[in-house]
Amino acid sequence: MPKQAGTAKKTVRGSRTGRPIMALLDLLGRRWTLRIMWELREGSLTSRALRMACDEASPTVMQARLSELREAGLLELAQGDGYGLTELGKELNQTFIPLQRFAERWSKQVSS
Amino acid sequence: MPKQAGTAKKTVRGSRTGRPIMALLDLLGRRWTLRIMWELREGSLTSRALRMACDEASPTVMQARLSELREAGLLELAQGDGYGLTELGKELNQTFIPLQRFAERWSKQVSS
DNA sequence: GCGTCTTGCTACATATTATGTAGCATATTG
DNA sequence: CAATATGCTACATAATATGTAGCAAGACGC
Repeated sequence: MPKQAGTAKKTVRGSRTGRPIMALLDLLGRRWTLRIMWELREGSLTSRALRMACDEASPTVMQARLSELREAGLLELAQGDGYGLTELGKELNQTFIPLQRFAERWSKQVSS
Repeated sequence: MPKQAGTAKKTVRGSRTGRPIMALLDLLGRRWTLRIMWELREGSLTSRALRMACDEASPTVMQARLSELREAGLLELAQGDGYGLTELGKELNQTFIPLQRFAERWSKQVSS
């Protein structure tokens, strides 16, 4: 029972339904996006410092992600201060705080 | 030679530091991974039902993600029941619950 | 037995996306 | 004037995803 198979895909990737959660999951599911948000959790970084923090991700994709996140209102570029989270971005990052603790438990259970 | 998707991967991408959070962020940052976890929040789905739920993602990458998530101990395949979250997977999904509410606020602020 | 479902999963050619290296224009410092 | 750092881009190569097709194994009714 396929629903809407073959319909247009001109909306945000991964969000044919238009439900915001789908658009958000898709945005966060692109390479380096979650990592970027994470690395900015304690303060702003210049684009190059951010690249270094993200295992030397290529500048091409890094700029793409930064533009996307800026357009999404989660990041902003302050002159002389580099990239930092907006209030909305900080709010989103709050939801990821439990992730670190989970990651610790997860790595122990998986490696066994 | 492209790396075989879905096969064992001893060094997790994006985690040179070995910090679990980096491995987790990288795993969740692959295409369709977050979406898969999300779509299974209310119960198990067969691989094909899951593909339909995920905007008809290609079976190739879907199987790759399912294998990765199984290897990560977040998903399991139950005979006759399809794919479902493990206890660990359910635990992880708990941390994403606030995301839906955030997504609603986010979409309103961004569209303006 | 047969045929028709559905399941998880794979092959393969094509399209999309990321990498790595180099470089640009602008600004700031000495 | 260098010398340095910023944000950002070009471009060829490598890695990933897509879309279509199909496989083998079960379960169902006949």
